[in-house]
Amino acid sequence: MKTNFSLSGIPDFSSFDIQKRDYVLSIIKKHFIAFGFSPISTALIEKRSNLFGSYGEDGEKLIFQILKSGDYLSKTNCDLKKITSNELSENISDKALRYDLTVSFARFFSQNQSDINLPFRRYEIGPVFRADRPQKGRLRQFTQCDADIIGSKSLLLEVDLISLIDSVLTSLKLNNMVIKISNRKILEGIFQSLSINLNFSQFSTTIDKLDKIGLNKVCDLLSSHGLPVSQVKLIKNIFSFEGTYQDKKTYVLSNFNNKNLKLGFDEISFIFSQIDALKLKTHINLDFSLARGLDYYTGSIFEVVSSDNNFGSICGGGRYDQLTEKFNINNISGVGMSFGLDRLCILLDEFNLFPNKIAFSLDYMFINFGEETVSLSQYYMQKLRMLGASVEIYPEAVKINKQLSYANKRGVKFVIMIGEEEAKKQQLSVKNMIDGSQELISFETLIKKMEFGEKKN
RNA sequence: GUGGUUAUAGCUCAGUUGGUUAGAGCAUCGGUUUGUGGUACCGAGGGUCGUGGGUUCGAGUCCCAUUAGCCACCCCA
Repeated sequence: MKTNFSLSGIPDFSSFDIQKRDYVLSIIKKHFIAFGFSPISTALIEKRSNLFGSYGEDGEKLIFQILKSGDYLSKTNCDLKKITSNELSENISDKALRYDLTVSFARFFSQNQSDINLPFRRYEIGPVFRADRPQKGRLRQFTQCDADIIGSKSLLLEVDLISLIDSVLTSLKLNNMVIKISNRKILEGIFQSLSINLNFSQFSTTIDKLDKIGLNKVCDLLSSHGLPVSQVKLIKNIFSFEGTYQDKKTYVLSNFNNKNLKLGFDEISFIFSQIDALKLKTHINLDFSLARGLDYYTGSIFEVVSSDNNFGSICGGGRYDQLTEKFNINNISGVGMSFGLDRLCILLDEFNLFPNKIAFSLDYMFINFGEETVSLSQYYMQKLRMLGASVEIYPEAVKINKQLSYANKRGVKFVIMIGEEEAKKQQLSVKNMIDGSQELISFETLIKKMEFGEKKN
């Protein structure tokens, strides 16, 4: 009996869920529009080759691939026993479910370049897919809300995005959030000055573990990969450095002489000086340990986490300089961010931040008294619907207490009864389901009351 | 992909060292009430205990396998 017919991590949504999601979406969209972003919509399925090579090794493992139709295996020459799964999938798959909205946007841009006026601000909200193992706050299908600006290197855009994040979070009443900011160039600069047997991507994921396993263990990991003792000490000092931003900056720069590093700090300095003037409500934190796994980021990176919840970030983003090169367009820089709708909803639920009025309800329900009077009810129902009310009639002439009990659970505001007596008198019995009061009135009186009620709201 | 953990009614869970016919609450349906919901009371239906095998006179309980869920890691929204 205990068969699970659904796929875990691929969610269904009840009407209650949908209303909560719509609430969050309406706020996000409102701010996206206020910041000048226009909506686009891109395909859920991409060419496999568009996706591979953009996310890094770990990312690629999480791409859902779609088999070619037909018996493609027989058309390849591969020996199944000698080939890796990866090599096989290249041969029998040519499509994949999109992994994020950013790569699709880059493709969209390359195909519609002539119609696009740079710098271009677009937003897109839609599902993306990752072949991950699901757990709390982690789904295989989830909804991202992206806002990206493409075609300008100005750091004012970073500032704008941070300000956008702040206004969405503030609107949702999410306090206790931290926007973490860093710059790939800083971590890259530090990396370039070290002598260690790791590539940059491995180095940054090691550093990224800092808040989970602690500084000492990170340093142990680094020295196990050949980092000399003197440099381990330096790393330790940088990441445990307490002090103002200026102090941090001069400390790091005095220890490393590196072009990239300076550039990264210049960018961060500019962004922070501009943000100061905006007086944002959300806490903003410069965090060198923020690495982010996606390979395509080249400059600023940011991430939003809840300070008292640890199921991962609810928003992430950064600047990418080479993303459109895959689609034959060079020298286009973009910067963007993405909210995770599903995770936002979990947070709002946990902090009880959804407005109370979210509840599925109905304005009027007609009691069904059988063939004699049901057509009269139908007639009035139609009229009420034309006036904009949500109305239904109970489809079967069952006992009245069953019908009322249904109306009660359904959240009906008023129940209307037209039986023999009402039909004779040409009036309706209207029962208020909240206070239980009931009155016998004409349809005209009902409409007047209805208009009055709407004005009051 | 790696590790841990759980699986009993539609849902949430009891079920003793292995021992009669596997229980409760909620939900559903019926009744008290065939023109009056929420509350109350009474009653009913619903389970081959995830699946397959084993140990035993006897398995929901012990062992093995398998599947699925959950959690953590990796990584991410």
